[in-house]
Amino acid sequence: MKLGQATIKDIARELNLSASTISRALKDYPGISDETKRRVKEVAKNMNYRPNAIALSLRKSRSFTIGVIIPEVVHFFFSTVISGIEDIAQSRGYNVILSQSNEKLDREISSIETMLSNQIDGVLVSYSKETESFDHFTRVLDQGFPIVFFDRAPAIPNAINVMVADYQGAYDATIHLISQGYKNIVHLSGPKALKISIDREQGYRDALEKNGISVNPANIIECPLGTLEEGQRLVSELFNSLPERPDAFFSCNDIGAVGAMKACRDIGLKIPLEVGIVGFSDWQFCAMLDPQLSSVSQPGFMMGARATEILIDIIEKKLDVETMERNLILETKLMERDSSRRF
Amino acid sequence: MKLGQATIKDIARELNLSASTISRALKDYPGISDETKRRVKEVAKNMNYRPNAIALSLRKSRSFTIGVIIPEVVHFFFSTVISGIEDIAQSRGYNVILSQSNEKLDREISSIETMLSNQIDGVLVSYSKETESFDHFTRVLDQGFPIVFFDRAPAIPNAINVMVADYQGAYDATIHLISQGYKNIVHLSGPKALKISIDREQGYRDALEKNGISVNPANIIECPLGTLEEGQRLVSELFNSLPERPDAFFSCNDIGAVGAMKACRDIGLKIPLEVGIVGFSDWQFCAMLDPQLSSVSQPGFMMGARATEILIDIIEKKLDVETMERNLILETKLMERDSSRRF
DNA sequence: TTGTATGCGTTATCAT
DNA sequence: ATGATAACGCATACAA
Repeated sequence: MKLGQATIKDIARELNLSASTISRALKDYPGISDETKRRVKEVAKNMNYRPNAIALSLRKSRSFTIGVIIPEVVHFFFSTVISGIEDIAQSRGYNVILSQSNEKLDREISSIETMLSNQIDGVLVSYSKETESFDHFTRVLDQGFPIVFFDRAPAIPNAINVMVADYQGAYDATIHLISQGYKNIVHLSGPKALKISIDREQGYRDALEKNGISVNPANIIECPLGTLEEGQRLVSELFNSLPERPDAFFSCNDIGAVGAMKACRDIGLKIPLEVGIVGFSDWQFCAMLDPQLSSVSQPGFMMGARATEILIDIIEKKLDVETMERNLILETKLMERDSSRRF
Repeated sequence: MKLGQATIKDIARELNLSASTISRALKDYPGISDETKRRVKEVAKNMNYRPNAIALSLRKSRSFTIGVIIPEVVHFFFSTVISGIEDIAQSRGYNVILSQSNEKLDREISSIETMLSNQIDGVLVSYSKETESFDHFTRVLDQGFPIVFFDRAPAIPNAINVMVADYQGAYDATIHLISQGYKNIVHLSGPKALKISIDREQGYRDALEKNGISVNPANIIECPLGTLEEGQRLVSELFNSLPERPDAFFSCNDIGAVGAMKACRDIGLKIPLEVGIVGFSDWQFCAMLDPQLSSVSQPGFMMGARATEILIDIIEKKLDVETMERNLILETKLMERDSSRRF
């Protein structure tokens, strides 16, 4: 019993053949006698031979591994995306190497460095909230290294992005609130550093204006943290400060919506009768709340899957980076539930 | 501008030195003149040199990569574990390669095969619900390959497991319900194939018996799916069929607890006044529900972190597999919230 | 202080 | 039909 894995050489020694013959026999190359193939495969099996992917990578300068850099794993939406990534990668014979930035720029940078060191074939990135300069990405992009961004699209010309229709989703949500007769709709917005926050806010604005409602700046509340407590606190403060009491909230995320829900309940407002609430992302728990929370559903799995398909197609040159469509926008779907349905 | 990455040879050529000198200079070996070191590092930087981790792996037969095989990524508890894994791995200089089995045995088997091919240094496993034979694990364990199991501990002698105190958590939850004066406590149990289900059920049983309450087999309802709908349906049926109406539910997972909550509400029962409910896992949404759901909190991040530390310690021979403690059990914590607090 | 040779596991190329 | 050799990028034992 030798320690470590059996190699081609071990098989060669066992059968008094050369390593090249073993290699060829194992891959059913023509010009190897059937008898030899049979014997080689038999011995390989007995020795529990397993090809060394590292050696292969070195030789081919290809690792069949893609990297994923993501802000957080413990996040319903992102974990869904990862699932989609992993699914496609696995079915196309690629490994997935995962790194979370925890929303930190320096971890993002060191992650991409390690991954490049590890000769990954391409990388999927959703950058951190701290990231404002994209040099660490352009540098590697300029070397012709494949990167596909998802969810958060950077300000890089020619970057390849897979996003959800944040604008449209926010627009739909706001229109829905208007159509339910809510008059004074507040938007809980996200960190301004993220394009998704800006797009969602714009969808909200346009929906109001399209309906002849002028946008009141005091009705847009930025929630940089995105926590429940923050949402609850900000909405409570709003109730005390705003002259005209809001009768609806469109939050850029579900957690904030729950915060708003609690704040409303704290002062005895009935949902959806007196206040309407809509979130964004359609996290699992939306349907568990009472009343069930309306939310804009984002196709996370699909996003991961499509981004991965695109990345691998680029790696395998089935897609031409020069001529391809560089922005893929996936549709959202408004899940109308009890928290915003009066009729 | 050459395509591909600069290598040690490129630097050597540039400086008219040998590759070995470059290698040594970059690693600050003694016996290289400071001047040479300086020049080498300068050129390395200019050429954007990045060591090829694949070549290193091949040479050292070590990849500094650990594999993670997990049933599902889109799962609050598991995603928390992954986060802990990733955190420690990153801080100790290891990559994480991720594969989800989707609770399928064949994917689990093929995942471990690919990972071994990729020369990972060790693997963290939470096996699938389908897995009943553990041959695919014992085979590699017997070769001396490091595996640490987490959450779901297999029936393998000498396996190294990191688990939560399922028995104790369930026991605590049940005692809590009893102490709140609930008399007829039903247990929604999990798939019998998982040890965690059995342990939780046993905790429930023992808590009752310790308090002189005999266990009514009709009060233990198996929920193999673990979905909200399943929980809701089974509890509704229970209300119609059981002679004596249950006044409390201890569910082996939070989703089932929400199902029970809905079923109670459907027939107008007040929580916690008329019915008490406790879940297991303390998912994020527990605190968002109304009433807030009591639940047994599992230290997911800690589990991932500890399992990874143990694995890496084994890999780096800081722990001796022969003599080490093979079972690490992490404590749970009962989060008492409104759904079960009458006093 | 630096260079040469060798090998990690595999395969493509060029023999035989 | 099979074998010998070189190469992928790097580190190290041994030479000089």
